[in-house]
Amino acid sequence: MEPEQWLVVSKRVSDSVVHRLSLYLRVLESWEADGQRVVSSQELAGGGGATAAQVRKDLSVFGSFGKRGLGYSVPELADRIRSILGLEREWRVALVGAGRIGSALLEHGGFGDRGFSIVAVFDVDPDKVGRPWGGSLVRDVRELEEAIRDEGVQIVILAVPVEAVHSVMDRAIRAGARGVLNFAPTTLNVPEGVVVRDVNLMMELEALSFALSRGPDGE
Amino acid sequence: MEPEQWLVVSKRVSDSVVHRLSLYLRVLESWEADGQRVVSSQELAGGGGATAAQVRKDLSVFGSFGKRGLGYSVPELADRIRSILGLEREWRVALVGAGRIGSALLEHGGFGDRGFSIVAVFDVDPDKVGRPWGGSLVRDVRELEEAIRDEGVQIVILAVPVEAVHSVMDRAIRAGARGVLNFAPTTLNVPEGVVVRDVNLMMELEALSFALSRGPDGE
DNA sequence: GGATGTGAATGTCTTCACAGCT
DNA sequence: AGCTGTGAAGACATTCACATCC
Repeated sequence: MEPEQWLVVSKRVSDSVVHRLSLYLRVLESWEADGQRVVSSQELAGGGGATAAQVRKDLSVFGSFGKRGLGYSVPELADRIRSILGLEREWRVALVGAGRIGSALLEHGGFGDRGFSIVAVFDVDPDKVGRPWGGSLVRDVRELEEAIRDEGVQIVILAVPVEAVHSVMDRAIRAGARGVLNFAPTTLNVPEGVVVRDVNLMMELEALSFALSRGPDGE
Repeated sequence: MEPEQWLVVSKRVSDSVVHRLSLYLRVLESWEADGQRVVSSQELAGGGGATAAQVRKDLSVFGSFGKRGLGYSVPELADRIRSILGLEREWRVALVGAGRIGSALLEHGGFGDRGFSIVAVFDVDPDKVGRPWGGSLVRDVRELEEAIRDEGVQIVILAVPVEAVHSVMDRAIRAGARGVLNFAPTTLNVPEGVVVRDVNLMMELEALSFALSRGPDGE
């Protein structure tokens, strides 16, 4: 037999798979809290909107975590998914724009639990600068680069007006940020190696509008 | 030639297509404001993150709106897309949970412009009930069914704690709502004919975490 | 027996490439 | 010539079904 070689081609993982992993994790954590020890792909699928086969295929991308005939260990699988999603490390996050979106994030809560630490908050408004905000103080956005570097920020949340968002993002990236959560209703162009996720509430409402327009009595 | 019959099978339209239509509309509106009269699929594609062929395929699902050799009329195409998305009518929206998420929505603004009127706001907190909120008064959530019926609400925005969300939604649906924008981190089960969109910020951050973990220096 | 893990089949979405108008 | 509209090809994602192991 010949010696083999592996070139780990780390196959591309689709957004859908990642999205569902998050869902599975949420289900697992609620079952974990209920003291459930074991779960089947069938049961996992019920929680989110997936099928049993899909659960198994999704997980098989990353390895085989179950026992045939038995199912998956709840705590073990939860750990595995957390590890896959990169939730075992701390992510250092900066929020730019200390308006209501930022407050809503805080209210939503559960950030620290998942390893996302908001280590800096910025605003342009002199009235807001210097005020306390979730354990730290609001900084002037002019200090953005410096603070991102000093605090080792990897992810920036952009909750600024659409006119400002691109320049703020560019500055954040130059200072070292590699992940962007964008709330402004515009498409951002980013260099290689930077990841953007958009949250656009108007587009969600438009999707509802579309679906309702063609519904039973719509058309 | 024989007489023909059509059975309009209104083919299923994928979420991706609807999502991109929203993007195209956004691009078109900015070009419209700039006084641009005509646009090519190539140019439209540039604005969002699509290809020219994709733009054409997306539009072809609904008809053919361009002129060969020329391109698309900016105002006409914008109108067509607005019509496809159902944005020419008024949508009556209720917000349940007068917390910071709701305020963030207001701040985000531009609701009325797109035909979404927030006609009722609810909360459980007696301190909030009765207070002014964006032009109306916060109502007690116990009045939910009555108000949804009276106001002809079609869409509810659920910004309530995860424990409460399912029962609130069920009540809203029984009272006649058919679209749901859910901010609670849980998967909702809805009857036939009701449409749900989930907004889950933690899952967006998890997607960033995943992508960054396998990036250039990650793995 | 029971549930996983996975090739194969099916279904859906995207890209290609070119005929057909302007 | 230029750009749309669209079948056909290709890439990708989901579902099926069954061998495999506990």
